[in-house]
Amino acid sequence: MFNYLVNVMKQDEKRGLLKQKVFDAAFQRIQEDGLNGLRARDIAKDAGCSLGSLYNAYQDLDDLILNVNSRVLEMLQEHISSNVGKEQNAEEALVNLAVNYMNFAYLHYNLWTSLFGHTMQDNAPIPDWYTEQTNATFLTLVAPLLKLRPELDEAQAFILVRTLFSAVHGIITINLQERFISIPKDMLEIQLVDFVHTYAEGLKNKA
Amino acid sequence: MFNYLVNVMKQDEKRGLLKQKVFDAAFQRIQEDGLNGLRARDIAKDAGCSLGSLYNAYQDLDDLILNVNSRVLEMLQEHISSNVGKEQNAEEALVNLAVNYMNFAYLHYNLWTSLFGHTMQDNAPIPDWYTEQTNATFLTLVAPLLKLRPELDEAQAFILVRTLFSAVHGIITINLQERFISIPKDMLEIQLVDFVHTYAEGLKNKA
DNA sequence: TGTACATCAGTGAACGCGCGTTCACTGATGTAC
DNA sequence: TGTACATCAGTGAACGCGCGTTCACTGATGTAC
Repeated sequence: MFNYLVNVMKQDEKRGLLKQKVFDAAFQRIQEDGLNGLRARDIAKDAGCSLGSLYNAYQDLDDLILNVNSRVLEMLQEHISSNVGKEQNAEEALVNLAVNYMNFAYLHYNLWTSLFGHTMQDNAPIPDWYTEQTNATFLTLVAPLLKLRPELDEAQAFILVRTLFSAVHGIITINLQERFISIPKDMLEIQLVDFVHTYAEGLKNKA
Repeated sequence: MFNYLVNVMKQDEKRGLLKQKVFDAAFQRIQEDGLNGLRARDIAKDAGCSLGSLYNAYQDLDDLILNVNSRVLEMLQEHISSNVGKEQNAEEALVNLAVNYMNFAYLHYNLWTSLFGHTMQDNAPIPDWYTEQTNATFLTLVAPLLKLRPELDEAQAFILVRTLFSAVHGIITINLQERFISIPKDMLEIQLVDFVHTYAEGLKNKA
């Protein structure tokens, strides 16, 4: 009985180890080649296991990708809130968040686009745990805006933040996509800082 | 000799007719199923010709898609400038452009995303004529901004418009993608109008 | 300790499907005389 | 007008490739006695 338990532990550990190796391989592939460059066979090769084992560790590629994206969301959340303190001036906080967001996009371009470029196959629904995590990440941004416009309730602030960060996201995406004319990073940063300041000023004047 | 010429005309006409039918079929498919739902076999079927004929009319699918997108760009340009007169107040003009843009996105969602979702296969370069057309379309937007900030030169205005419309685009895209929480169209319009006003006010104060 | 047996992670060849593109062939149309 | 011939748009079966997922099998590991 005791032996039995030890054995179970070992099996679980092994399973966990495999999951980890597969995860790491997928993460790195996405980081280097982008979501579109992700192939089950490559992951298996990098993880040093067989193609079949991949499906022991994860249900399918969607499952694996969601797990990677979940990690990326964590990284993003950590990255954007660094050097944004609670004691900070609200407008400066919003500017910093935007600039941090931009830096993350430049630093981890493929990981970042993976967040926005992944769609479930066969129109399968996105699992709740993932949606909840994205919403939670997003809520990080609401606090500074509430400070800027204290008279708003949380729902109103939520919508306003949504607008502001959709805008910031758009500015960065369009530039990085290089579909239209793109400008260098330092110029984009100036534009972005300017943009958030301008908008925040406008918000304050309306308050 | 005369007969020969007549004959050539007829052949050209036929060729033109085929091109037109293929184009229409592709356009409609993209409109209904989106770019991702586009299949060479479906286009041929809808156009009432064989699969091979499709490749008589267009070099490949990329060529065909670019032609459809080119038409969509024309539609977009026409749509966003409707009810935007030269005599108009500059701020109102920017607001109208943004709202028109939003309406186009809602009205022709699949066509609209086709503009942003298409990538050439094998990393082939986008042909110059297409890039030039997108730039030309974009230049439509610069005039109102120059009116708002007459002291800017065209290059500066260009960059500012780029920022503003990337922002507008982002706000609309994120909402339509339904990846995060989305709001209904009328609410989005309010947000958008508010957004452009707020930003334009900020710009004027800086001038 | 030893033996027969059970379990189950691990394997990779094969399945199944999708789909853009090609190419050898056909037949309608026009040409030459 | 008639006949032999040339042209070329049109055809669709077949090619070729990619790739996610499965599944019958293997072999290592653990269990029972």
